[in-house]
Amino acid sequence: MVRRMSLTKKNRLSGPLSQRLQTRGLRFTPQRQHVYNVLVQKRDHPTAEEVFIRSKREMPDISMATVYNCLDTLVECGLLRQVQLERGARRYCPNMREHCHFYCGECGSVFDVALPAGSRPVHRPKGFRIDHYEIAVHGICSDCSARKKRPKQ
Amino acid sequence: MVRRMSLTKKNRLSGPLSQRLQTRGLRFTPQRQHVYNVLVQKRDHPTAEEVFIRSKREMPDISMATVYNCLDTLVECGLLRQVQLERGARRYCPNMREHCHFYCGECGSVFDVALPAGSRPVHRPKGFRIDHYEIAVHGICSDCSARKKRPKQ
DNA sequence: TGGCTATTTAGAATTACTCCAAATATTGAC
DNA sequence: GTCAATATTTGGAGTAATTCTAAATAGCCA
Repeated sequence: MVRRMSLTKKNRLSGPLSQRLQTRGLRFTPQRQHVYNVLVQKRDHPTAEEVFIRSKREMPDISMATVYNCLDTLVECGLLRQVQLERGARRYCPNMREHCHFYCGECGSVFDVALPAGSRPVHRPKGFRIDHYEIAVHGICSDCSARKKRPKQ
Repeated sequence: MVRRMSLTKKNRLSGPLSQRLQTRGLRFTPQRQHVYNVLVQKRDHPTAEEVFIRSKREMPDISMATVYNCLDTLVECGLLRQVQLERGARRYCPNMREHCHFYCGECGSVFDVALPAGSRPVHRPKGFRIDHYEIAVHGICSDCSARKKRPKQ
């Protein structure tokens, strides 16, 4: 009990999550920490379903509803971004730097792509307030591209 | 019967739709023509649901399934673009020139925004094939912006 | 005009959440 | 440390937006 308490305290004080939660009046929970760990360990673009599957490996009793709740909270805390590249499941991205996404229409994988620094991609119409951009590049990734060109030779 | 035939023929030969269909081995149908008309008459960004409602005004027996089918076909023919600005219903855009979309998070309306001519927004990673870009700008439109600032004074 | 086959149609099925209310856990005060 | 207040988790029901299916209908070429 004492050991458990001190571990919890340690978690609360370390890492970006606990501080983000605290400033928003949200509580630290092992589920939130674990879902966040899952996202930063493998920095790809999983759907909620995929996050659920990965989370269950170390925390088998976590529920799908909790995964959705945690992901929402992490987005609210500015630790994750949602990305919607096609209709279908929403994806989550732990890279919070400015960047855009390449979506492979062949295998469905997603890659982060850097934006040319300081570029302002569009003209802002008068009176409009811009919150954020979302740039998606659709195409075929190098692996699929090579595979399609020539299976042999 | 002869009259009907000649009207059909006339439709088949005029407009961009019939030719696009023909080159793809697809058939001309009044439903496809009508759904296309609905999209070009009011050049906004309706959902399938909205297209269904508008289509029914002149063609009350058209079904939702047919609206989905027609929209898919029109996209395939290069006469419409699908746009996915948030999770939820897909939208359809009859503007086939290069442009991007401004999405108002307040009222949900969508505006076409011109891209600076000749701009290449992102660097293409080696071996990747680019099919098309999708640039969405999220923010608040001028009407909502003005309304929020000061209801009075 | 006929026949082959694409298209339309209503309704069932599916996907990806979103909502709900009861059980449980966290946190600040003592 | 213990308690009370309330945030969070959980399983399951509910919902929105398609997507699928199979029978009826309609284009189109010979």
